[in-house]
Amino acid sequence: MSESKDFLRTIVEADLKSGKYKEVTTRFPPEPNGFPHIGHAKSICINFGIANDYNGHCNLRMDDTNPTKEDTKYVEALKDAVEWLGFEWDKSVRYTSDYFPKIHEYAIALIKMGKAYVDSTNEEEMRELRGTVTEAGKRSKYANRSVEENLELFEKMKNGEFKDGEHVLRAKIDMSAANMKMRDPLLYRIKHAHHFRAGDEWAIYPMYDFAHCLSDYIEGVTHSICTLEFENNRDIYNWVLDTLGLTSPRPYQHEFARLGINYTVMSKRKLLELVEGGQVNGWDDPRLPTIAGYKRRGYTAESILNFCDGIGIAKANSMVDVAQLEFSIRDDLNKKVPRVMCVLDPLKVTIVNYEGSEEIEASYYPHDVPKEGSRKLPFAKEIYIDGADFEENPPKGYFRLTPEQAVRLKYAYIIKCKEIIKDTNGNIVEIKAEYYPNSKSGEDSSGIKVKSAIQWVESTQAKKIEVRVYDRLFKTEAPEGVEDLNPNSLQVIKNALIEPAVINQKPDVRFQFEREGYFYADPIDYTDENPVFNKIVGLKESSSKKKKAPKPAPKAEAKKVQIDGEVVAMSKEEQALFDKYTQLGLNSEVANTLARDAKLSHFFEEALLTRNSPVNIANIVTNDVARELKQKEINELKFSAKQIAELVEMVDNELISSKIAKQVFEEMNKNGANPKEIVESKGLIQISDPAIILPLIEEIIAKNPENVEKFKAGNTKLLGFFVGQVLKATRGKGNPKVVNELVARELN
RNA sequence: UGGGGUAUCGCCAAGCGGUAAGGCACUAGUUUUUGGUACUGGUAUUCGGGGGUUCGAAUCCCUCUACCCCAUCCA
Repeated sequence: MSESKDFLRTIVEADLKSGKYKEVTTRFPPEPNGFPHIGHAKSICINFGIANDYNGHCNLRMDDTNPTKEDTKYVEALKDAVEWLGFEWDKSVRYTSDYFPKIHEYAIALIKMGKAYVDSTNEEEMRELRGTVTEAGKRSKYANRSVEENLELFEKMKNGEFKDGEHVLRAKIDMSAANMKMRDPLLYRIKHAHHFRAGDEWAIYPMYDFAHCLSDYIEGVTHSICTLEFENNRDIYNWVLDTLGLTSPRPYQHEFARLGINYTVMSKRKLLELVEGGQVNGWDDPRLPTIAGYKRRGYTAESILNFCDGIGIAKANSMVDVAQLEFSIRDDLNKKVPRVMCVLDPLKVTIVNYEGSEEIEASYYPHDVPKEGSRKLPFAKEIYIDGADFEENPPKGYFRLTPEQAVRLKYAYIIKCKEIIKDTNGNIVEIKAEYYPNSKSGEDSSGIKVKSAIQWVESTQAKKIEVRVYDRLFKTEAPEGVEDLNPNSLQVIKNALIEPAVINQKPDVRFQFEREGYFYADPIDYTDENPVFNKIVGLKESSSKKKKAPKPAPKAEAKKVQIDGEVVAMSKEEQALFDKYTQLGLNSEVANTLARDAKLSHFFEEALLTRNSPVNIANIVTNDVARELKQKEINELKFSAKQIAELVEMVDNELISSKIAKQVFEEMNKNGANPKEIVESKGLIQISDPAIILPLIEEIIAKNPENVEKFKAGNTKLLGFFVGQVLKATRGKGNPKVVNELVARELN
C-alpha cells in the first residue's frame, strides 16, 4: 500500500476509527453469467485487498438471481480467477440463491407493512406508467390492493400458479421520484426456469435491487463496494434496509469507476460477440482481456496485481493505457525469467573461416538479475540469425550487421559480412561471413568495437518451434465493434528456431527470447513434437529501433475557447434586491448570489439588523453560510444570523483575522456556541505585535535554508510557504497582513 | 430535458485554505555483450472555463461548459 490512500480505504479507516464497525467485511459478488475479465480483477483486488489491509474478511458470493443466464461453469471460472490472483475467500463460496428463503420472508414483511404490492400490469403498460426523466410516473391501479390480497397473490406467485410475467412484486416508494430507480422498483418476478443450484424449487426470483442489499446484510458485510453505474441504485439499497428496520451494523454501498483499457473491450456482451463470432478462439484467447486469456498468454498473477495497484481507485471514468499493463508484466518477468536465444525469422549465415564445432557456456540470466543457472550453446560454421539483424542498406543509426558493420554473436564471436546471397527474386537468402577467432566472448583480444550483440542459433541443433505473436485486438483506442478489429492481431510463426537447451532442459515455462520479448509455453497446445510459445509482451524498444512509427506531430492545439452558456435572467424581485445590494456597496457577484437565493438574502437581511456591516456580512453569508444552506434549511442551522453579525463585528474590529473567523464559524456550525465565547475560551485574539511575530519568523527562516535560497533565486511562491509556517507557529492567530509584511521584509 | 456523478500533465492518480506527490508514457545522459534492465536528470507558473471570497484558492462560494449513469420483469 502506498502512503496515499484511495477514497475507499479512507472511508473504511474512518468507519473503523469511529467505531461504526468493529471489523470490516467486504464481498466480491459477480453474477456467474460470463468469464471474468481484468475489470473483475480490479474489483477482486479492491475487495480482498481492503479486507486484507484491515484484517477483515472478504466473501466470494455468486449473485445468482437470474436463472436463465447463469451457469455453474462460470462459477468455476470465477473461483479460479480469485484463486489464481492469490486471494482466499472467507469460508465457503456464498450464493444469493442460498438466501432465497430469507429474502422471501423479507418480502412478506414488506407486504405486511404495506410497503410492497403485487402489480399485475403488463410490461408495456408498466413502462408507460413509469414516466420519463422529466415527467412523473403514475402508480398502477393494483397498488392499493389490501395486504391480505397481496399476501395471497404473492403466495400463489411463489407456488407457481401464474405464468411468467403475469404479476410482479413491487416496492411502494414514489412514482414521481426524480431518481427513476425509485419509482416503485420491482422486487420479484415470476420465472419458471431451472436454477443451476436451487433447481425448480422457486417460481419467483428476487431482483438485484432487493437481493443484493439483503445478501450483504445477511452476510454482515460492512462496505458494499460496486461500480459507478449503481450510484442510482444506492437509494433503493438504503430504502430496503431502512424500511425493514435492519439497522446497525448494516452495510453501506460505495461506488468506484470501473476499469477501461484502450485498444480492447471489456463488456461481457462485446466479449461474448467476439467469442461466438469466431473472431477469437474461445474465452481464453490470449488477445482477450479475460483472466483466462491473460493466464494463457503468460501473464503472471503478480503482474495483474501490481497493475491493479498501480492504476488506483477513483470515481472518474477513465481509460487506462495498455502500456501500463505491459509495464507491469515486463517489470515482473524481468526479475524472474531465464534469457534464451530464439530466431523468429531465420537467415542463414555461413562462417566461411570457421571449421569444426564447440560448446559455449552461457548464463541464463544477465549480470543484473541475481539468479543462477546456465546452459551450453552449440556453435559451428552454419548458424541462423534474425532477418531483421542484417540490412544491406542500413538506415542511419542502425547498430546491427551490414556489409560494412561487424556485429557480435552474443556469447560468441564477432563476425563481419563478406557476401550476400540472393535468390532470383532478389531476396536475401544467405550471408557469407567471416569471424574473428580472437574475439570470443570473455577472451576477446581483438580490440574490435561493435555496436550490438545479436541472438543466433546453430543450424544443426536448433529446434523448430511455433511462435504465436499477438498484437492488440483492436486498431482503435476505444473500439466499438468488430469493424475496429486489428486484422493482424495474431501472427503465427511456424518455423522459428530456438536453441536446444530450451526444449531439452525445459528450464522454465516463461522465457525472455533475447532482444525479442517474453514468451510462454502455451499450456494447451505445447507438445514435445510441436512446441508452441505465446508472445506475452515485447521488450521495451527505444529510439531508433522502432523508428518505423514516427510520432504524430505535436498537435498545434489552438487554445480551446469555451463558450459560456446563457445565465437565466433575474426576476423582477431579484433584480430589485440586486439593485438594493449593490447600493449597499456589495460587488455585483456577491449581490447577484444573494439576490438569486431567497434563503441567503433572508439570512443576510436578518444579520444586517444586528450589525450594519453589509460587505463583510455578505461575504461570509455568500461563502460559508451558503455552504451550509445548500443542504439545510435556515431553521436547521445551529447558529443564528445575529451570531454571524457578532462574528463579523470582531473581524471588523480586527479582533480576529478572517482566517480565524472561518475557524470560529466551523465551531459555531458544529455546536451553536456564541462566537465571542469561542474566541475567548480558545484565546483566538489576533496577534499583531511584531515583537512576538519576528522571533517566530527568524526561527522559520533558520529552519528552512533551502527554501530561503529558492526564494532568493526568484521562487516568489515560497512567500506563501513561509507565511503559512509562521501562521502555523502562532496556531493561526498571527495577523496575516502583518506576518506577510514582516516575512517579506526579513527575506529580503 | 429531471435526477445522480465526474473533470488536476499524453494516460492513470495524490491533494481537503499555505512549496502542484507518485506511477506509466515521453525525453536526455551514465552503466551494459539484450537498442532490455538499473541509475541520474528533464518534463503542469497551473488544476474544465469565467467570476467572487481571502494576506494567500486545485481546495470555499456563484456561474457556465463537457463527459458518464438512470425510463430491462438484467446485474
